[in-house]
Amino acid sequence: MRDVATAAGVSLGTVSNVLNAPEKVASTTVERVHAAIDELGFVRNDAARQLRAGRSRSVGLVVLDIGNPFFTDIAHAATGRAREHDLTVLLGTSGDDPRIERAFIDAFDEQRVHGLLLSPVGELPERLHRLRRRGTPVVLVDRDGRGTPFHSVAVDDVAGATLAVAHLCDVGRRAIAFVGGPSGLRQVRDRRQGAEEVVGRHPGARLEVIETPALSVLAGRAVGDALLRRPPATRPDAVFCANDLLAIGLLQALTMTGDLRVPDDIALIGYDDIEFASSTVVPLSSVRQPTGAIGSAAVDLLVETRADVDAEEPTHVLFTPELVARRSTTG
Amino acid sequence: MRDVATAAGVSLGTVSNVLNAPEKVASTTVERVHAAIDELGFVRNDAARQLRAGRSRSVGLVVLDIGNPFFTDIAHAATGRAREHDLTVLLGTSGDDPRIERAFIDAFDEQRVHGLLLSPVGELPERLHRLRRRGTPVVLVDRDGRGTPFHSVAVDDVAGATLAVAHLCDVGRRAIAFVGGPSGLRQVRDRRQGAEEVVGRHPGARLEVIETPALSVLAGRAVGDALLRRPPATRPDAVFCANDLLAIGLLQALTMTGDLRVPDDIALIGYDDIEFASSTVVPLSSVRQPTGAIGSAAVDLLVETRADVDAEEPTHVLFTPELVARRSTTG
DNA sequence: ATCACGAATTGAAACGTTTCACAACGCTCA
DNA sequence: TGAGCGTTGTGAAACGTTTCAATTCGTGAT
Repeated sequence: MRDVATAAGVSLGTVSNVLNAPEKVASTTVERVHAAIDELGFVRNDAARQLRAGRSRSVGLVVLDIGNPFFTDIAHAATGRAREHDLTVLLGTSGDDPRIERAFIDAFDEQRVHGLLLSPVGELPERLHRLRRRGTPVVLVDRDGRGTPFHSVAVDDVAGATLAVAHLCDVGRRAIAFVGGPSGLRQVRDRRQGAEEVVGRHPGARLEVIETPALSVLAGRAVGDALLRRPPATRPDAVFCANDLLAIGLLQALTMTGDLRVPDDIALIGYDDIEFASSTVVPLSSVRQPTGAIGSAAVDLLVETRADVDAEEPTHVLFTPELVARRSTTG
Repeated sequence: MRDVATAAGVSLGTVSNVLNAPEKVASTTVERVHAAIDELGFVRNDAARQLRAGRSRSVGLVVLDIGNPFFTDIAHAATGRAREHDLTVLLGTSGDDPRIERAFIDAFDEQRVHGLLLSPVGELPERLHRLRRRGTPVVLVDRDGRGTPFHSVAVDDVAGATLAVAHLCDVGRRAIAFVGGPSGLRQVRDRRQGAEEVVGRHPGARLEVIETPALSVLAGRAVGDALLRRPPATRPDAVFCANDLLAIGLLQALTMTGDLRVPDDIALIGYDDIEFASSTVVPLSSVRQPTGAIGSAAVDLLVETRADVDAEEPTHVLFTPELVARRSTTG
């Protein structure tokens, strides 16, 4: 910057003003400085800016698995919203490993990030509290933060399941099966709970729970094969799967033989509305999570958090998912 | 850091030494300083370190689309390899937009990144040369860099297609169809070229080219439907799809009616080996790109680039993909 | 008792910005 | 003529590290 100042025949402070508050500088000077910048190929040093500013213009985002479209979409939306605030999103994947999660938190702390968005692996690590105490806003993503001092943005899985099963009832089904597992996963438990609530409210409706070892296509196919072997009278007339992969596997098993038609004999609905859901042989109904809204809301929460740090009660945003009805339930 | 020094009763320089070269400091002192650090909750300021060091410990990675598993895998591998060098990967998605690409390059430049990994949208922007001239190593990813002053890591799509079609010939097929498009895409052209080369070498083999408007499941299904309507004698006995999505659509169309069996009547092979390829009704043969190796190699190239900057001839790494034979070709 | 030496520690400069109190200048107005 | 004002521009301090030459100290050799 000093070189630019010399080349333009002005002082260092003026160059800084041209960069940060050009309206305070005479237009002829501005031009001269810009000319010098171009000629010298000057590029600001962000480290020095940050050092001076005390915090960076970046926000850290640590997700469980960047390969998961759910998080990819959140990251994408967060990046866009951050850009509106002239912030950059730094992305980290913990891959379900608490040590990697901690390493990222530490790294972001050292970088004095503007704020931290975290989809936590398990227990909230102590360093998170330290961050907050030092004035860095923290927002939990995809985790209900009630009971913690942190803001949070999450999705109501119980409500999502309610939507799905109510839809099955609406199209006249009563013998409903819930397929999902392992039940150690919160998502699986919540979605099952939502299903149970709806069935409880519908006189004549019954819920059968089929637990799977994983949320995968293959697990779904196994369930489908099992259903095919059962006497027709004992089969459900609708299946709600805890995610789309299961539903796809089920659909494969059912359509492969052609003995059972979807949705005529069995209606099928999944969860997550992955991209592939609309491209299956029978387009799959599903429940879509508002990933974009989650990412944007998280960034907003972060930006709105003023220096009031402790004064402030944390805000908890809980989104409700959206039903996407396709042929697998509506015919 | 000054506070830590005071608390531990040592000088500022000693604290720095404890952090960066503990072997040069008496062990009792080291302990005392660490105690002070813990007590005060001291966290290094990365901006100051970078300012002093002149460059950051981050490398920038700009990909076309982080939602694409190909790039997700590359990013993942690059992150891991970078960690071995005590570097952090900053991820950006250009989304095929040259302006966003430029914005990321500028941002990374301001951050004085250690190096830049770029999967370029189109023409290489001028700022890329500026970066290199100032000593920041640049590595092109998924783009052959011959003819440019930049290192590059890419995959040989022609060779991949060769593998696929040679495999089809090996299992006895001769009437082969290539399905892919639009042919404006380099990948599509290269894969078609590879197919043509193999067929040209195989006496008796013939290649039919079926152009599609997109590389999607739906486009594949349309091709499948068209094949079903053709008189059996005129149908190919093997299809090589330019990517897995096309192959999945084709498979859906063929298996839905049950008139044509895969692989008995038509063998089918895709490209990319996406996760879903192994979970289709008939597991899909495919060509796997060594995404992990690409990410690692790119980081290695970056790290190995010494200050020799201009002296150095750029290195070009070209990986050969790998055949993944599943039931859709082998029965 | 002196010296040389290595190990441990110190102190200050430097990195490249931003910020802010202040100076310089040209006006207008009394 | 000079006071007062607004507009431009200046210069130095400060941000928190790392680095390196210089200093101190204890030890063994002479």
